[in-house]
Amino acid sequence: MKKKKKEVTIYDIAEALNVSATTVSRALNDHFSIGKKTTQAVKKLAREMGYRPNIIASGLRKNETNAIGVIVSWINRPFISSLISGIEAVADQAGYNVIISQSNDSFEKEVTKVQTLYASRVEGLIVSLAMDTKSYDHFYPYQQNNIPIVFVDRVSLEMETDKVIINNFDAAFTATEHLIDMGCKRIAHFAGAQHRNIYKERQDGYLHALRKYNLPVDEQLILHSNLSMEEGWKSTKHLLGLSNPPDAIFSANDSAAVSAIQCAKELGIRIPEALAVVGF
Amino acid sequence: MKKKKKEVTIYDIAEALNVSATTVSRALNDHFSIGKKTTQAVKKLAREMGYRPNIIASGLRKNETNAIGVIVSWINRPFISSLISGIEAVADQAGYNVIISQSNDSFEKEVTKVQTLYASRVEGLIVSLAMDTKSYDHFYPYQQNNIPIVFVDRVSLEMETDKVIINNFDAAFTATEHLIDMGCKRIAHFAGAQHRNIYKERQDGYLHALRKYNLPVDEQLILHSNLSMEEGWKSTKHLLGLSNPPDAIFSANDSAAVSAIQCAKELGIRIPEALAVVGF
DNA sequence: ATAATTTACGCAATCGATTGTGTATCTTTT
DNA sequence: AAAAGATACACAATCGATTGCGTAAATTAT
Repeated sequence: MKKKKKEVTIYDIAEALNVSATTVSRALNDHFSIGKKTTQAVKKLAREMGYRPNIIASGLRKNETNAIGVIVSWINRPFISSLISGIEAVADQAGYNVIISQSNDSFEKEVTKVQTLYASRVEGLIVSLAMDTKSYDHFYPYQQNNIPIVFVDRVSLEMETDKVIINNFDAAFTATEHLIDMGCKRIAHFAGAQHRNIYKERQDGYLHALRKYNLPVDEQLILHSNLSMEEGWKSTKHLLGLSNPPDAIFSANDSAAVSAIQCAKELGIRIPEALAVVGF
Repeated sequence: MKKKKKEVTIYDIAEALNVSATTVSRALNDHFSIGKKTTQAVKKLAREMGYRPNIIASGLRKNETNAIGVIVSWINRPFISSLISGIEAVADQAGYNVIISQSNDSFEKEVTKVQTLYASRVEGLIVSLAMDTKSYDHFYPYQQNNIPIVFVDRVSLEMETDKVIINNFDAAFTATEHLIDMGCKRIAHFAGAQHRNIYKERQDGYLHALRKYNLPVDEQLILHSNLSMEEGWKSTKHLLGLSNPPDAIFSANDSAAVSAIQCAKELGIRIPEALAVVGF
């Protein structure tokens, strides 16, 4: 019966080599005060004995975890997974582990995850906020402890932290402008929650394009929702049922745009001839 | 100037309450031997002082990390990201953190990542092997230490571990059968590395379907590659240039299938009339 | 050859929480 | 009321590595 074979520690190595644990520790870390041959011997034996440093003990002493936390709404979204992919690559190079967690776009879950990662003592946090997050108290402990937070994409404009964002305004403006160039006159907009910066900026870009080209802004054509597939479908159906339906839709995200296309096709509307659709 | 404000420890709480650290520790963990009121007092003060348990210290003593590692080729792939999403959800519920890392489909990177996670003392490992992994020595330390490994999707048939796989054979058979039902007679196959179980099984399913319906197996139509977009494109071009081109392609993955469609379209081939394409 | 350095290591405390063992105070039993 | 059992808590060792400080031995300088 194999019991838990004790793991090799620096003490085991020290004993076998008749030196102190201090020496072993220093040798393994290439400390200058340890002789060349001693260092060699220690490393060699360590390898032979299958030693693996206990980073828990080390972490306790040095007070570090080498871990950073990432909180996103959903991992399985093209944009997000690419983001995480990039984060992992960079973090790995810097010697950090990446702990991921998802908020499922729920504020409550976000709070819990933020706390969990705090308890896990991550040394940094990367966050894309949940759709309905409006309060930021859960980040307070991080600030108190000087743990850096970086917001990505869906950021908090109120908090003073680093942020990674794209120019939503310009991009939305360009997209809308494109539709106008194509000859569209009545362009609808699937808008998201306006307290979330990216959706506000996208709507602003949309509005700015309409104004620049002297197109009337029809409130009827601006539909606010959570931009889910379902909502996109319903919104599309609603728009196409109007007496004066739009000839284009600029959606603040892709999901809603996709379902708009599906819905339109089902209704026999030709795309993009009768209805042009652009998703952010 | 704000220096690193020392964090609150159980000793601080103990001192403030005139009890021992033992009592504080036990109170926080609802140990039965601690009086009701003492427990209450400890918890209350802990909250007020902004105490957060040092899981590093705890982990050292209890020899646990509450972390599991996940190694995949690329995170930003639909299937993989959904997989990770699921893993995170389950792990979180069980109180585990998920550390992700990607091998970029490189054997060398996989080895490094496996070692890194081992050093990080993950308590379990979930792996989807790199495309060219044929040796499994890097997993040896895990086995020595009884650290469970679970292979997903791209598994090692040689190792005795838990595995999560789908029935590639049946699925491939069904897909091919479908093409046959549609009237296709010359069905090509974009095959992957045959030492990777999933690709072997998919090819076997394909072959089995051909045989069942008495279609000839034309080696010319079975193209082995890494199934990248580029390879898919090249393979398609090659096939369509044959004197006797196929009327369908069953690709062992989606990427190659997508590029096949793009390539065909560019060449003016109608899909699916002239060329039906199915991607796994 | 003796003093002044340098080299190579060891001692012991420390990081914060956990836990086996011991003990004073209380309660219950007879 | 004395013996026996609970109750509530403290002591001190432990987990494994790190590090400031101290020192014997080896080397160089005078």
